[in-house]
Amino acid sequence: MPWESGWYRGPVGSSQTEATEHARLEYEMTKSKTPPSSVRFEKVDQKVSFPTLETQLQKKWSDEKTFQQSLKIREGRPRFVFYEGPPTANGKPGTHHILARSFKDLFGRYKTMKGFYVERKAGWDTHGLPVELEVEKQLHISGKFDIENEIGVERFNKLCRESVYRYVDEWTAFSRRMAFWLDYENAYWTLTSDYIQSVWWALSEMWKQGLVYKGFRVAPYCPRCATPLSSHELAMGYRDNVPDPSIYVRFRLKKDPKTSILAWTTTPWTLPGNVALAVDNDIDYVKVKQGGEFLILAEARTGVLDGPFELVEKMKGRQLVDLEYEPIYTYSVPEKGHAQYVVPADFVSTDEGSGVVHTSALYGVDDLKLCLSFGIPFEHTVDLTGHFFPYVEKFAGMGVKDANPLIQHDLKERGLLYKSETILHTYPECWRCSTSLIYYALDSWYVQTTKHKAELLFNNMNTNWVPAHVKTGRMGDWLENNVDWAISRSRYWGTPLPFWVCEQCKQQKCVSSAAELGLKEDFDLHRPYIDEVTIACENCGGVMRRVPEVLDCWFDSGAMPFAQRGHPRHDTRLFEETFPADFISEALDQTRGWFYSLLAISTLLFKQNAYRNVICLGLVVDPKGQKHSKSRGNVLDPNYLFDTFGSDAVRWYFYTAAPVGENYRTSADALKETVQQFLLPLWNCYAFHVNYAVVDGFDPGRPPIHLAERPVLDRWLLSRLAGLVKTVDSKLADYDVTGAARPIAAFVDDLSKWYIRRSRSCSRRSRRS
RNA sequence: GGGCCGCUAGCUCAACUGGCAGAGCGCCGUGCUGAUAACGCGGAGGUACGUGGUUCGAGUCCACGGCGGCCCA
Repeated sequence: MPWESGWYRGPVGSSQTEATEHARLEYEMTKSKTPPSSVRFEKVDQKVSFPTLETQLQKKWSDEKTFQQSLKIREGRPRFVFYEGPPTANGKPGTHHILARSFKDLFGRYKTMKGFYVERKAGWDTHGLPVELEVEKQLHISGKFDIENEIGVERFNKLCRESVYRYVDEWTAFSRRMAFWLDYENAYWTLTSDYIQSVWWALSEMWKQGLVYKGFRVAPYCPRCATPLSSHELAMGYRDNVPDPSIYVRFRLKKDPKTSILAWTTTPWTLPGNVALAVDNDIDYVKVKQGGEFLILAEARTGVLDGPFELVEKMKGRQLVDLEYEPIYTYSVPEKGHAQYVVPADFVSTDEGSGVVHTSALYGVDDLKLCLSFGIPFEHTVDLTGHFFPYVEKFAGMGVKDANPLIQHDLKERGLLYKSETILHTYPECWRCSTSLIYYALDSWYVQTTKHKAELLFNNMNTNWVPAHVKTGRMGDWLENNVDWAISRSRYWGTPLPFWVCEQCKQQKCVSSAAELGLKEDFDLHRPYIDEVTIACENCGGVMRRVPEVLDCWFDSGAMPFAQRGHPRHDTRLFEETFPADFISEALDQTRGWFYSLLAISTLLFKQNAYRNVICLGLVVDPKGQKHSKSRGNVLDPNYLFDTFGSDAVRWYFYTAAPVGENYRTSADALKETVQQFLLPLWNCYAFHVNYAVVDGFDPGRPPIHLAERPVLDRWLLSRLAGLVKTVDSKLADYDVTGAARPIAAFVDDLSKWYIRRSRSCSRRSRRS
């Protein structure tokens, strides 16, 4: 039978086919079903503590290996493939982590009940900056210098590894307490050699396709720590009212030295790196006469001019494009290539400055993008410690901030400085050392995802998003604006980039396994050990050394469909059986994270998305709609909720409280209501039932009483139940959790307030008679 | 600055394709106590964020604006 041998690959969104498949399965299951052994009911106390009940039940699950058994008896059945998005093994789990894990668990159990074999492999994201920062904090150190010189990379990475193991233990306990059935014994860890080599393989496949290249990436950079900052770190250190120079500089036209374009900057130190001036095509510009000179600037910005002026000419920005000007410095342009002329850009505004933006390719995100798009050549004028290179003769060796006044002085002497002021603005500083950050282009390795943008969009369109608007909205929009993936990080604790470069001939090579390097299987592939491994250049026989960077850990987690199997070195069959996933679920902040990295890697390597159905959840927020944060003091401790209300209450709350995709305004009161309105009535229905089941010696294995012989109240309830089962099943098949859960709550209400209430008197009567 | 989502009773949320604005909690009154952290009955509580438009008819569709959240720049 086809559904026994293969693994199920239904067309996406075709619930009809899936339903047929379900029907077949149910039939199969029924055939093998043995009559239930006689169940003995035991009286339960109406006074119940759900937390206590849960921990007892969880012990039973653990003793009887219930989860493992549920898998074992379905071995060989069609798979329903679930991928666990690995939580970063760093920091304690919070209430918001219960949300996605509740949804993941729900579908694992549902599909298992439908007869599928639902393997649920746990996973841990173990690399990355958060882990490093945690260790830095532990050691009371900060930044590259400390790591490399005080602690040493070897010891530092060892501590990162230990930190990760500690947190994983905590996460496992948490997940078990919330009753998330997951295979913790066979979890995948992104730090193992098998995993790393799978990731290397993925990179080498992209390398073969010519998609990996080295370029520049402009990032906020601390010249003292010699390290770029992530956006997360950036947010930690903005300071208000930072004074900075605000200067207007004359750029004299080549064809007419009496006429200057007036450009504005707040970073004079970037002027030696000037390669272009940017204007907006559609903004109005004017040429004005002032004294003996002519100046060009935006019409809306003539207010910045000192003293009276005479309007000479009006023009659009596009008329200025291509005008060449006399370089104010000549250090930044290589001999070949065309630079130092006016280009159009879409980021120019007339809110401040002169409406003309001085552009230095390597010290601004927009600048670099602009120069690359026009093919303008450039060269660094500032080194990694924030000092000018020797060939920037006038300012050689000077720190950039110290050079600011000297550059202004130099321009003034040469008659190029039109005006100089000081402004106060909000400016980022290093959260470690309070040094003012600079924007600086660093070497960075990229994967050219833009080459496959159309396929990314196509594969996304063929994915079932819940809620549906995410597909074309948040995710589709993000993909439309796709830029190449900057995959390298100048850090320590991560998958080392498997790129080796020849010292002599600069030949590059991407390695795809440890064996290729002549390393044994037990070799630790992390830094610093891997940094020592050199290979002979096939081109010139020289020595090839690894590039120093590690990999963006989003790449790690995005590689999990095959890396969790050690593909292609191990278990290629298992990988093929479990790709792509039928279902994944995370919160909506993963659009740029895991949802994207899975899609991008799978599209590049396998021409399809790694998941067919995805539930994209909202965030857990406080009753005011504010995100939980330590500083606000509105964090809900998950253990408090578990101990007070139980994990069922929390999970049920998430299934019913808000439509999928919306935020959850969560509070202890809301959970109390869940217990009172749903769990307690349900429990008491059960207690009521057991009460009489014991007295009557009720045996569910006994043939049921025929429907026609039942009282009308029974028939009503059974009808309600049949309708409920149908609704819940079809809603869950559509991944509509709220639509499935709310009718259950309504049913329990009917069961308790109508059926049992009306039946009480009957039960009592029948006992008496 | 851009994208997406949301805004309905004090709170949390409903209302199939446009067709008489609802539930639970809370509040007030009242009844019951072999119904549980109860339950029954009655009640108060609404400028549907604002403005304009489409329509016989708009909470629902369109435009502009406001507020909140997330993401990007």
